[in-house]
Amino acid sequence: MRMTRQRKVLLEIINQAASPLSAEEIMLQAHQQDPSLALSTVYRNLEKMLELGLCQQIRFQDGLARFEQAGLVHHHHLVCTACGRREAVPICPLHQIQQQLEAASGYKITYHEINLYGLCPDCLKKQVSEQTGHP
Amino acid sequence: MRMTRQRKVLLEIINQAASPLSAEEIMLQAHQQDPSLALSTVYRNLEKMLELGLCQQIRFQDGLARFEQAGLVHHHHLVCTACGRREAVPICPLHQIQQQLEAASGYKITYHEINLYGLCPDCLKKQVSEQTGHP
DNA sequence: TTCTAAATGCAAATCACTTGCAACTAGAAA
DNA sequence: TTTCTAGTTGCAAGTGATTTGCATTTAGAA
Repeated sequence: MRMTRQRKVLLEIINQAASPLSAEEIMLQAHQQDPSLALSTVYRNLEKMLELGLCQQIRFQDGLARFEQAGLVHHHHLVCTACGRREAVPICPLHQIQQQLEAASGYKITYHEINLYGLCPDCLKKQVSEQTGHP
Repeated sequence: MRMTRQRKVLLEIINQAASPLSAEEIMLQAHQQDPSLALSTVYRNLEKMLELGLCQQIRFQDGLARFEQAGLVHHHHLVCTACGRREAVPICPLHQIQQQLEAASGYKITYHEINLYGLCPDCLKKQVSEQTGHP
């Protein structure tokens, strides 16, 4: 893979990100360093990085493709349904039962994803104060 | 909800389906009974049915919205990455640790999804026979 | 430095999904 | 039963995300 100016920017953004980013979010961040970087370049590079195992794709309920750095510790995602905040959950309850699932289904399972949805601590607080009237 | 001819057809398809169907798959099946049923009608009704809790939406890696009957036992999905076959998995390892996750994250978790990907028994067999040359 | 395959930016295309609108219809009211 | 009307439909056009074609640029091997 030729290390172009654009690729350096994109790789850095993905590797620094605290949570999965959409192609557009990545482009917006990239524009701070290189305003001419095209959205199609973002998509083409994300595709290549997926092939090379440099990043991973995730989809939450909204159906948007989001991308995060590969090579992180195995984890899953927690999404706040009120503010959209997304964070990693390092706990995985599947490893222990994967063999059991394979035996029961006859599948050879190669990977899995778990997405959890709910209210983050902040939105939870807001919701409570709205109900009681005590901020 | 007015029980139109189209709605009867759509509800029947979703309630009979063995696995989650995309809007287009639903329309194709519906056309066997009513070839004039429009795709926009499918989408509009799926949306209404989601609101009323008559069906559920799921997204796998391809990002397509798929729909299945609501009111089924809590379950997750297993997708064959070779042939696309999708099936329900009635096992859920999350219930036991949901409280633990809530305590660790501070979130109030309302919903979750687990998707497992791998090779189904048939595709597993095919893959083996391709490698050995013995069908 | 030269050369070329790979990569880029731009514009147009595609795909899943949504929306505007005029015509139709379920089902409540007369 | 007929009338009426808000809810629903089909069609066509519109979105928004993602992909593709193409002429131009460029990384990095020779």
